[in-house]
Amino acid sequence: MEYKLLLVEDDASLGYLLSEYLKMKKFSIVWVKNGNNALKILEEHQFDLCILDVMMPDMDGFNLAENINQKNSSIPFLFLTARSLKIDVLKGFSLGAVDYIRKPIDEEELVVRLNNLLYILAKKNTSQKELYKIGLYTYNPLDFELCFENENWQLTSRESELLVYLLKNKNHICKHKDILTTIWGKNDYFNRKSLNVFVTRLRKLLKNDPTIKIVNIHNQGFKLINK
Amino acid sequence: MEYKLLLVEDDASLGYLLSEYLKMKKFSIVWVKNGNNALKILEEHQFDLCILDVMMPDMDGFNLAENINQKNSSIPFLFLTARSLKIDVLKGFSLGAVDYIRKPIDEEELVVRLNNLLYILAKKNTSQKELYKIGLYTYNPLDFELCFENENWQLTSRESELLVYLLKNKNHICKHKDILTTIWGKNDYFNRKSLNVFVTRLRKLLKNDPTIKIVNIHNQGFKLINK
DNA sequence: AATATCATTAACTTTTTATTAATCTTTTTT
DNA sequence: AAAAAAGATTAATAAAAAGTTAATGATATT
Repeated sequence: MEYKLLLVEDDASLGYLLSEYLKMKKFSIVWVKNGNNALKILEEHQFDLCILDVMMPDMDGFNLAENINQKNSSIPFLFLTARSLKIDVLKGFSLGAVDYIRKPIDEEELVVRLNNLLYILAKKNTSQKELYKIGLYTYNPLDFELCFENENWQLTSRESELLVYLLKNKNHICKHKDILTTIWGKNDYFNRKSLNVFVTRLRKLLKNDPTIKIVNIHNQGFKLINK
Repeated sequence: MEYKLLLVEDDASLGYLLSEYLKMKKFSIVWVKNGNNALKILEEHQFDLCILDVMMPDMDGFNLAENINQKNSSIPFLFLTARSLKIDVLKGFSLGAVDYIRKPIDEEELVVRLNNLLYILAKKNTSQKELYKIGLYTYNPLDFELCFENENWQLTSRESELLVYLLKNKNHICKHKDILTTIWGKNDYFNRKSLNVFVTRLRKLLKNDPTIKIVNIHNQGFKLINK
């Protein structure tokens, strides 16, 4: 998914550099050069985050933030500015900024911080669910729940660990040694026997979809196949 | 509401200063001096955020973060460290940190940043004041009243807390640890026994509708099922 | 002070589950 | 092709976890 950003920056060269760099990093970005244009475009378009410069002629960044708040818009914004005094930082946050980033900042670090903030902000709204799909089955590793059409099995923790390991390496070989050391903690004769028992169980659970197979590669390990 | 923080900082004087200052600022704070103690206390108590130093003997902050992630815990953490190199910042975020704060930092700014992050992270825990519906039952969390057709039971506060917790996570696993740390405040042997007693009671209360089940997931927790 | 309420602790039973064992099948090596 | 090794399957076992009912002790109410 592509995040949509609004960059408000009066400085032409910095604005250009930043917007080009962020485009390169797969953000969708609109760059405007003053507060009024920002307010106008916020009326018309939806953004995930606004990046506000503080020092701008006419309407400065703090002022713009106040205007955004008054419009009762829920768009998150942050300040990206050379104004690095503590009093400015405090003012920025008190206006409801989600971050206050001091210039100059390494572009790579900026991208990481932006992605992090956007991730945090998104998580707040949608309770993320991690689901694996395998053939006609789905597996929910948080609830240990394996589903096939209307049926529903509650797996145990070991079953779950092994299934997740195989799913993560779908269509690739999982060596005995690697499975045993990561899940069982120890690669020995008895744990290997145990692994066999669990493989049998998973095969039984997955047998409703004949396109799914857990195959053994002699002396190497197992492979969960579903192409 | 008071936020609960876990501070992991090996430096005695800095740890003391920070924890005292944050207490003064109305945070509830637990300070531990190494990663192992942090992991131990995270098993038993619930926190809103962890503040991790990076440079610590034995287990460093990055290492600790990896351990937290492996425990599949959803506790947010940030790094507060003198390690200010870009590579460290990127590593910090890649481990899932919600922020990376460089020392030294003005305490006032730190508090503002903490409050901001906690605000962003706070799930809209819209404390439901309406009725919960579960199968043929309704539950009114304000006056602790559980209804089934004409019948009516008055729950106790613990019963209510547990039922509400399960209802909020209907059809999803509620881990022992999470139930105990949020409702009982501590995850230990005796409280776990207590939890069992209350689960039995709720099952008895809900038995009139056979489509409702509180199932145990061995070694994981409980799940209130009603699909 | 006596009573009532309720969470916790205790004592005991039942269930769950990873492992080990036993037995059979397949694959590889000689 | 026979022997050996590896894997598959089903069943048995033992330890840990969960369930249940009752007793206890703390707190609030009358």
